Parts: sequence; structure tokens; C-alpha cells
Amino acid sequence: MESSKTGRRPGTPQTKEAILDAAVASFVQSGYAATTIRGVARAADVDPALVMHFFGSKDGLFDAALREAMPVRELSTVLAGDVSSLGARLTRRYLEVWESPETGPRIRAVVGSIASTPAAAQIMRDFVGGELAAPLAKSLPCDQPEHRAILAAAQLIGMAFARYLLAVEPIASMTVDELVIFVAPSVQRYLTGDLG
Amino acid sequence: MESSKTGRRPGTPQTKEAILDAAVASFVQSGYAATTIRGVARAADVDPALVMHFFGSKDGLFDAALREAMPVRELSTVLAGDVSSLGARLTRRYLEVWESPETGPRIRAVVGSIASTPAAAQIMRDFVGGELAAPLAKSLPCDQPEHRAILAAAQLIGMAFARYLLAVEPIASMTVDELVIFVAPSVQRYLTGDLG
DNA sequence: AGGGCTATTCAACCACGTTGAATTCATCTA
DNA sequence: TAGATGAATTCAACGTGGTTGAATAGCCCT
Repeated sequence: MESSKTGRRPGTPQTKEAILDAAVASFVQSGYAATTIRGVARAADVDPALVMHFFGSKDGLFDAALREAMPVRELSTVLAGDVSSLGARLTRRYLEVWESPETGPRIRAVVGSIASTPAAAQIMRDFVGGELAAPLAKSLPCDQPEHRAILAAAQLIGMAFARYLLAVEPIASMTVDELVIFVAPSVQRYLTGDLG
Repeated sequence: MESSKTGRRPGTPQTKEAILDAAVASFVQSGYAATTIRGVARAADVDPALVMHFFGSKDGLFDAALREAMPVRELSTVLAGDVSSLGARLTRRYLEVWESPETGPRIRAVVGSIASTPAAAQIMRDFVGGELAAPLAKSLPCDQPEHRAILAAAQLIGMAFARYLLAVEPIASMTVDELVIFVAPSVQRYLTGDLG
């Protein structure tokens, strides 16, 4: 007769891996919101309830699929060497991780899945580009004012992101005065200093 | 008799404002994902379809509710004055906007609504705090290594966010070499320079 | 051979975003 | 003043998605 429909499927249970692969692909290509458990299950040729059984929730699936996606071990190798040029090596390696065709898409999936609605991203884009960087550039009496403005904006964005969204220590517990003392010189350098 | 259920409601049509108020409150308090059109409609004592009629979609409601939430005009006043201390004034004002009880929550709603799933934020938190800043701090032969590491990380985060997520110009079109030249000195200052 | 454990499926629930038609009020016009 | 126009508002429904609970089938241990 026909093989039965329900019940345990014979053979080695590689199903979990298949689900994870499908999930990674969908999260990377379509983002969090557009990824559906039903779609992942269909891609893995499996019932949606099985995805729930393995990973508990859509959020758990995302976590399981992309927690290992952050390739940081690569950054450790950069720490060796003379400290005087560490800034350059670290910045370059960090950028490489984002640019690499292998690690870049996964990182963007994690950070960008963060962007649930297009409106939020657009609002921030308008804010950073139009309201923050543009008037700042106009007020700068230096060369490359647009470059300087956006670099300063990026510095401020990172500070706020780490402090208010991620809330990582010790930056989340610093006082405003401390932050100004620490960060202002970098912003100042972008605005009027030597860019190299 | 009773007043009829359907049809136009009598009196001044302040309903749109009521919906917007309810939407702002919900987005700020609960974020984008946890905010439902049905819930906003219930809070405004209105049919969900009316929200759709006015704002087209949940995304449109978010846009209408929080597009005006970015108080940038305040930043313009800071541009006047001597340029030599602009970095300090700008950094301070930027922080004040995030800290203020009036503007802070709305800004966090926009940027944080961006965080659709808790897993993404947690993954990033673990990455920035545990994998990036912590080993970096251990390798620093300077004072306040944790402070230095997290400040450098914040700088890198902001750069990546502006470049890869927001994709604002001109930082999105810079080459990696350009970015290293521009950003590395700031990272270096955080790591080994004088923090003030 | 039988008793659990796990993988797997099925069917269903419920909430959500969204749609289309229907109804009522206000206002403008003939 | 009566009728038409258009906007505000509701109702009922559809489709989809996350999630659940029970049921079944294969595997392992004794």
C-alpha cells in the first residue's frame, strides 16, 4: 500500500537541519517580517507544527537560525600586533565582515531584520540624511563638508544605538557629561579636523 | 430612539486626532509589532476599518504617527557659535534629545520599532558586549579599557548602521579604504588616545 | 513482545491586516 | 427647500499567519 501520511518519517532525522537551512535562507533574503513559518515549513517539505515543535516560536527559529551568524572569531586575530595601528586594522576587519559575500548577508539579516517596517527605516533615513547631515554640512567651513557631516552623524548614531537600544554596559550607565567628554572630540575631528 | 450604530458620527470629526494619539501611545509603549490596528481602534473607540480608511495601512499609521516625532529643529540652534567647540555642543544637544522625557520616548519608538523581534536585539547585544567589546577591552594596555572598548564599538556600529542599513550618502558609496582613513583615527583615539 | 520517547502530521483556533459594501451625516447647489 | 455629493463611519467577511492539542508512526530499550 501507500506509505502512511502522519507519524514519524523514516530515515535519519536531518529534518531539523533542513528547517534551519530554509530559515536562514528566508530570513536573509526576505527579512524577519516577510518570513513565515508556513513558508519555511513548505521549503523544508515539512508541517508548520514541526517547526514550532523544534523551535518553539518564530522568534526562537530566528534565534536558532542566526545566532551563529555573527563571525566574530575573525576579529580576534586582529588584536595581535602593535597597538598603535590597531584602530586601522580593527576598522578594516570590521568592514570586511560586512562586505564579505559570505558573512555580510547574514549580518545584515540580523541587523536588518531589526527593521520591521519600511516606514521606520525611511523616517530614520530622512532624519539622518536630510535633517541632521545636510544642514550640518552647510554650516561647515571646511573641505568635504558632506563627508564630514555624515561621519559625525554616524558617530552619534552609533553612540545612541549602543546606549539606548542595545543598552550595553558601560555606555548605558555613563552620564551625559562623561559621554560628551569622550565622544565630542571624535565628532569635532570629523567636523573640522584632519581627515587624513 | 437609540442613536444609530453605523454611518457618520455627529459632532466635530476629531476622530483622526484621537486615532493618532492612541497610535503614538501604543507604538511608544509597545513597539511596532505589539501594536495592532484593532487595538488602536479600540483605544480610540472606533472601528478598525476607519483606521485603514484614514491611514491606508499599519505602516502608514506608523508613519503618520511618528514622522513628526523627530525633533531636529532643536539641533539647528546649536550650529551657531564658534566652530572650535561645535563637537561638544552638538554631541550634548543630540544626547539631550534622547534623554528628554518629551522627545526621548518617541525617538526610541522610531528607532526601536525597528527592533521587531527581541531575538535580534539580544543577538546584537551579545555580539557587541560579549564578543566585540569584552575581548577588545582585555587586549588594551590602557586605563579604562571597558570604556574605551565600548566607545570604539559604538563608533563602528554607527558607521555600519549608516552605511549598510540606512544607506545614506555619501557614506554608502565610500570605498572601504576611504572609510578606514576617515574612521580609524577615531577608533584609535578611543583605544589608546587621551579620553579627556 | 511490549512500553515509552520522539518525530511527524492533521485539524483547528484565534488574532490580525485588509477589503468592499452599506449607511449616515454635513454641506453645497439648484 | 429639496436633492445630490462626498466624507465619515460601521459591519461583515476573507485570507493568512502564529500557535496549539491531539493523534499516529517509527525507533529504542528491556
